[in-house]
Amino acid sequence: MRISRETDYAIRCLIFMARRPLKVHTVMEVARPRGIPPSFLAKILQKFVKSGILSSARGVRGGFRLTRSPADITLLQVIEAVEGPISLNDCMVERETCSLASRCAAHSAWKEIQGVLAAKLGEYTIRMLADQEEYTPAFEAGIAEEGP
Amino acid sequence: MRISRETDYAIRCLIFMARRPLKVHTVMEVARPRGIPPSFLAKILQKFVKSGILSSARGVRGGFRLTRSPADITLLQVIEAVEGPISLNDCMVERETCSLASRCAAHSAWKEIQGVLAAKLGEYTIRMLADQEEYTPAFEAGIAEEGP
DNA sequence: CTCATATCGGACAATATCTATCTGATTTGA
DNA sequence: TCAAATCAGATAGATATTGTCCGATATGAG
Ligand code: FES
Ligand code: FES
Repeated sequence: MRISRETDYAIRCLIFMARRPLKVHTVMEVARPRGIPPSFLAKILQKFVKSGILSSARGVRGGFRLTRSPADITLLQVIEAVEGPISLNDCMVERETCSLASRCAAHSAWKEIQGVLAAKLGEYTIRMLADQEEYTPAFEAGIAEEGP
Repeated sequence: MRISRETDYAIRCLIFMARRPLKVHTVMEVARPRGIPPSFLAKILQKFVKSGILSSARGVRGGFRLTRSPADITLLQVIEAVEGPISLNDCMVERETCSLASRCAAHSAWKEIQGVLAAKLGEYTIRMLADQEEYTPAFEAGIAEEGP
């Protein structure tokens, strides 16, 4: 009942990138200031590429860039990009894993609760979170670089 | 972002016991019809005793019994009895685990979402779930025993 | 009193998942 | 041609989950 470290990294990363939405970021540029293991972050960014949240370019001036406005990226989308479709119980995705499958009294309850959770996660955008960051000089150091 | 097998077992178990709220159930009497590994269930039941949802008695006519009405046991209470206080992110319990601790933009969002989730879990009672079970003969076989 | 029946408490083993790293391949632009 | 970067996959290490076992303890029946 807890998000993974990976998801936490993923959100931190997007909040960071959202402050320069047009810049092409390399893995290192994001990993260092946010304290994320670079090679782990690389994996996360590739999931974002596959789910369409980021685009990537290889080679010398390559890196990753947001494909849409931070205001259009919700926490739900981020979590599902990283963890796959959210499901509170195994049986939500394949019902057979519950041995009581045919008449489980809890199933519909879980479905409703999951719906409420997903709806709530869909209300929060990366933009909202990025706007909340304090802009202190020390913090700015991490993002004070040239870019488009 | 998913409940554990243990929690799933825990809920199944309470739904089963709720159908004979006054009966003293042994581990085996609950484990078999619900398909829960007996020695694993024993651990779960002990957590319930510690959290006050069940009382226990040792010895010959011993077993476990609900300490209050199924209508007064919520999913939230069950989950917290088994998994401990719910927290969607590590930092919700000890903030220091997030390296950005002092100014994490996501923190307040998680707090709100967690609040919504907890509130929703608090709406569902074991009674509500138990009432939903279908009463078919085959199913009844599992609970057709004498008792108080 | 004795004994079968249960819970209690802890240690323990087997998996599975999560976290992280490394490597070689590929693409790109200077 | 070469350095900079992503891409894809294998793999290792740490941690959490799932499940088992056993000795201790308490209890009521006979
Ligand atoms: S089958 Fe979904 S909760 Fe049991
Ligand atoms: S400190 Fe809580 S989400 Fe980062």
